[in-house]
Amino acid sequence: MDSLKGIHRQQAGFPFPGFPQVMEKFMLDRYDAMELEGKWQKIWADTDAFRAVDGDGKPKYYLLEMFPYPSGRIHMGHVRNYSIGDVVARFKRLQGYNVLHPMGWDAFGMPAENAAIQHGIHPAKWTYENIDNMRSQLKRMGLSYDWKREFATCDPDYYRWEQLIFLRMLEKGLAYKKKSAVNWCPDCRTVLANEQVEDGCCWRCGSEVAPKELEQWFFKITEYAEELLEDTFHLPGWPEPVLIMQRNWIGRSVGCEIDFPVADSDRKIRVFTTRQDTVYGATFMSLAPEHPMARELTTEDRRRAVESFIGRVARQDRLRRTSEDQEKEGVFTGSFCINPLTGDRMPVYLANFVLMEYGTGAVMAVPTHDQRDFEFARKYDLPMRIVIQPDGAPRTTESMEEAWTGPGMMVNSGGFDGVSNEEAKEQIADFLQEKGLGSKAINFRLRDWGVSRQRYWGTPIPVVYCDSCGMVPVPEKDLPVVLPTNVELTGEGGSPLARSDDFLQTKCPRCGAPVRRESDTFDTFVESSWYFARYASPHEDARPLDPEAVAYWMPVDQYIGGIEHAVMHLLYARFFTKVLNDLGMVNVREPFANLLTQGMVCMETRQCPEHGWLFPEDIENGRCSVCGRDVKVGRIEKMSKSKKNVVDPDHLIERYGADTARLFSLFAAPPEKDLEWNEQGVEGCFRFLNRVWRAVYDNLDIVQRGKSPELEGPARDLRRQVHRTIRKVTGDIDGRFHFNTAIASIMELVNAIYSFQEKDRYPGALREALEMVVLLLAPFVPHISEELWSIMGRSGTIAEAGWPTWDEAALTEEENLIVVQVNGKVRGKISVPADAAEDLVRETAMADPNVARFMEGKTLRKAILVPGRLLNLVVSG
RNA sequence: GCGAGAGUGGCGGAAUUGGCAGACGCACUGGAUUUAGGAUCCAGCGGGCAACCGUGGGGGUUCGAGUCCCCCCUCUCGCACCA
Repeated sequence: MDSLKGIHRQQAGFPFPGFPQVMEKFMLDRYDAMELEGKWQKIWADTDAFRAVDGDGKPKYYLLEMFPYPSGRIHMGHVRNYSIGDVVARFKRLQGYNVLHPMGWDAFGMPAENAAIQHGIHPAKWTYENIDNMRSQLKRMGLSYDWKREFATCDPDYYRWEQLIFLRMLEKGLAYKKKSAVNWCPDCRTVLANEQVEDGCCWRCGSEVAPKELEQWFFKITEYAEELLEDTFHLPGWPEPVLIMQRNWIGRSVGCEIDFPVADSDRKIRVFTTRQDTVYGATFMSLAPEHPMARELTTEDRRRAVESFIGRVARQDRLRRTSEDQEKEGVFTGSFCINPLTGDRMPVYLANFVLMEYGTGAVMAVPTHDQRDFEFARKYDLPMRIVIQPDGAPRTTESMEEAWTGPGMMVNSGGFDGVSNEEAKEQIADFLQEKGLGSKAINFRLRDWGVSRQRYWGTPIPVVYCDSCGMVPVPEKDLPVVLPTNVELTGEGGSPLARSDDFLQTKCPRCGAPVRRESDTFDTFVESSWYFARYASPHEDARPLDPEAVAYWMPVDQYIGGIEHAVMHLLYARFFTKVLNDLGMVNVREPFANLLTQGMVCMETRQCPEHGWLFPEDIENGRCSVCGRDVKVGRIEKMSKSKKNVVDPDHLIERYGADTARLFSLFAAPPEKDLEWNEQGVEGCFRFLNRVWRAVYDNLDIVQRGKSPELEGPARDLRRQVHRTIRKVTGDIDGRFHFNTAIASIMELVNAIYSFQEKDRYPGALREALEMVVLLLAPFVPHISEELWSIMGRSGTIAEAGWPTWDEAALTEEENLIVVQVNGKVRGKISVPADAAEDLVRETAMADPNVARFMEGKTLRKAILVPGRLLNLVVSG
């Protein structure tokens, strides 16, 4: 039987699907990934194997991967993301958790609209077809989702509840309208997203983009700024870099607001500063060109210069104005204000680098201690006054070549001279407050979240505008405000909804008069800010969320996705969770207990001198398949269609099967690092699965003979490695996510099985080893594992077997291998009984001939023993 | 410029607490089997003839450093006039 199997294998085991198989009748034991993967996927679907049931007595575990945008096809980034998630989901399930592992679609957004404009397909049709296609791709990967909870954010059943949440936010004052600038293409007469602006010009028609002020909707995320910041210090399960990025984004700074009286007037200019220690050095004032007092303070003789400056800055788009080393420019208004501490007159300038959105839009300029102010003062020949002197070389305004922004002693600062500037910060803040000249203040870099989009394919904002009642929210009973389907999409002439009379015209819910609907839709980040909670009760049809289900499942225990969402998505989701908590809809204030940010999938780029970037399949033996020229290999970069360094998951799965695709994306790198795709590495993983397959098949009859593992001699050694591997794999998966080392240790165990010499004598040990290999592999490569498990004659599924535990007793060793060092260099290795006393270890070590050679003629000074591992003999002389 | 992360064989990577550097895989080399090998199995595989030398470079702490401390270099990512 055994030898016959061997023959079959040689003739039929040629492991390249697609190559002709000569001897079909002997194919029984071949690893046919396609066939067995289809078989098990059907079994899982038929038995509803991954259904999550609320509150079934087991501890809950909510595992979520960031849901995809339905672009049409999955890419390797998805394969990686969902393979990682599926390992954890399956592992936790085997460990006995009640696992929620859902999937859905982030289905609103511009690509659907672009497809409509370019190909005349309706965004809904395009989106739902893409979803169908991607769903079947994901199913072919064997991912353990509860598909019964699937939804798309463009389903009216989803966005109606988003509209309701919006109404509640409106009531609480968390949603409001204000004027704000958008990118406007005057030729297309439409609003452009930041990514549609290329070099300050419209991506479609190339005309210059100008900012345009529109009334827009905002969410008051700034009201939660303090808590969003504070809670970053209470998220131990998040990667530190992500938390730091969020903190920087929120950008809390502590300082003062100070009023500067305008000379010969009763007006005041309020500034925000974090450097109140430098007030005595403030010699002029800089206002943002948009500052409300800018024109008011302009004297008649300065009017023309000021107007032309304001006009020039206004024409610069935001991207350009807030980028690079933009030349610092300004204009004098003709007015002066008074430094409240020195009483000096300070000229008031407008400056292009002062932003209206930050602080008060006015900056007290201290050229000696702020580099921007320094450059500005030099350019316009403005006065300077040093108020902080560092130790050592005292500076003068004449000799300064740049501002001194470091610490030092206060000078020229009245009563504060002689103290350190750090102390002066406190003292001057208190002083200003006492005198009523200013107050301590905290400022955030974070701005309110602008959610208006002048687009069609998004959630309609449920309000109407009535001539007599003003802005009126759509009543709850009239939700959802459904996107109309009969809308013309041309890409020109503003928002498509704004041109759809059918949609726009309705009656005022308050007075019945004809009114216009809001034509803006939400930023698609709004949908992804609460979808994770919706999965707890995806079919709830009376309210956004079923509080009981949410209380059971939330928070997400483990969230997994790309690092590119470190700030925006994750911050908005945290904000929404706090809002929903305040609205009584969810029970937590933070949505994600643990976060794993996975790296990108990268691949070598290749170029043909004639045909440019080449797909991997356009290359034959290092030459371009079209023209035969040598292919130039470029750097390794993130997979992207534009560089053609992509691998199609479908082809990969067709050729090797889902298990191999999953295994490679888990084995090639730890999840948080970038993964370099490499075809030969994939082959290696495929080879390994074949090796596992044969290890089971070639030993089937022995396995069936084995009962419980034998405990002596080689059996004991094999068993020790089996249980070590169980411990290693468990520890590597659980919390550590080091799937690559977990898989490596299983490979080692398989190698040990191959070199195990006494299979016939110890069938029980062999059987245990093979069974454990299969069980430990189950979260990574579920199809082949289920198949082998059933072949080995075990009753029940792997799910019923559960995750294995290791036997401490099996791990113990009678003998320890001790590394012997002399003066820190390895000179020998000895084997001693596990319970050997230090004296015995030392004697044994010094008896080792090589160790003795290095100790000859020397005096032993010290011996350091690390029990069970190492002995270092320190000698001298 | 600021903030974060990373530099280990030909390559991807391992070393969880300061204790045998290079696990595992790829590539490569040799052998076995074979009509054949792009399959499979076995063996080898950091450098050096050696003593020894080796974790980006230079110092330091320690019995012992890839790991801790200081300085420097390179790369990647994020933010970028934030007062």
